[in-house]
Amino acid sequence: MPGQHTLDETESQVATRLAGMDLDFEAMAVTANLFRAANAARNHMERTVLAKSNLTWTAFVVLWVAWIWETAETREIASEAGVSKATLSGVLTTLEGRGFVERKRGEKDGRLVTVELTASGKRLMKKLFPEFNKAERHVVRDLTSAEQPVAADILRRITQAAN
Amino acid sequence: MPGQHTLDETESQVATRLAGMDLDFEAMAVTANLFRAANAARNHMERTVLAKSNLTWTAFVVLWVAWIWETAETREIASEAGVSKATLSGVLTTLEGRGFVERKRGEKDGRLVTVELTASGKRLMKKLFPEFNKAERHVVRDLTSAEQPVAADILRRITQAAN
DNA sequence: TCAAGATCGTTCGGGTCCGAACTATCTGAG
DNA sequence: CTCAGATAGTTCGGACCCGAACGATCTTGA
Repeated sequence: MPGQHTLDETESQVATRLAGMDLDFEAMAVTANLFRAANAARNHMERTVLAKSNLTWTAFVVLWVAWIWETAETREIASEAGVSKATLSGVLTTLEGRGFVERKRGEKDGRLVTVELTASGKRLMKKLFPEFNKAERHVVRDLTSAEQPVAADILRRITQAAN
Repeated sequence: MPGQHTLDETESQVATRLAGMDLDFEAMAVTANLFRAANAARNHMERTVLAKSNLTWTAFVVLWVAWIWETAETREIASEAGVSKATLSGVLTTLEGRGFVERKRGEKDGRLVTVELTASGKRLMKKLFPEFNKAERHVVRDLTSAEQPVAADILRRITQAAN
């Protein structure tokens, strides 16, 4: 495979190229691998689980949040899904068009919009989520059962530090 | 802050809502926090470092790869940056328009295109990368120096398992 | 030698993605 | 009671994002 670098080659090239600069290479390695891992995992999920239902990653996450919370307000979903409210607005329009969710204007507070899965949306998640979880299990399969809680904890602390 | 859930509330709601289903909750916690952490870190970098140079995340990563490898082929950059070649093509057009990179058609192999930073692109990276690294240090500041290599290693193994 | 196949980067269509500006609604200090 | 400010969701413009289709180029096996 010409033109492909292994992870080791890349990290060694980084070390050489940036030698002498006053940098925190440990921190660099953590974040670089954080983005690589998230990206690889996301691509894996999209290909193996989401593609067959013609769902994008974000659309699935939005469905997931609404599913977990039974009914959720727009700003909650945006925050949990990690997208802006502008993005969510478009995604919800797509999902509403496909009949997976319903928007309802808040009765008490006329500014709010709550989102609820339709019967079709619930059926989809009930079928899809176990498959998604299998893929989750797949990407962490090389971590021992002792390492997994450690990993989750470390990632939680990174999340907090970045906010 | 009405309508905001803490991380704990979310994880507990997940446990309640999905109780009884045959799922791997440990794996779920790892991947959920993986995406949360990557997202939070990325948003933090974009706001604190990239926004002032009017650079998107992907544009910065592309510049970074080309910078590290001095000169790189398109497919390498796409692979390292974690985007499709279709996406990269557009990003390169943007970066070329702003004068940060140059495309050169391969001389030996006429199908290839190599990418090189212009003087302006190199200046930008030389200024920006140390600031970026400070932000990297910031997001891992709650990890001990013993934990950081552990985190990098765990993330590397997740990356490998997802490929 | 020379076509069949592989490989490369671009283009295209449709779906995110975001900040800023906007409309609608609610709140509260006076 | 009122209207200035806060807050919610949508719209808009421009950039990213991908799979599929495409044209150009290289490779290779009969």
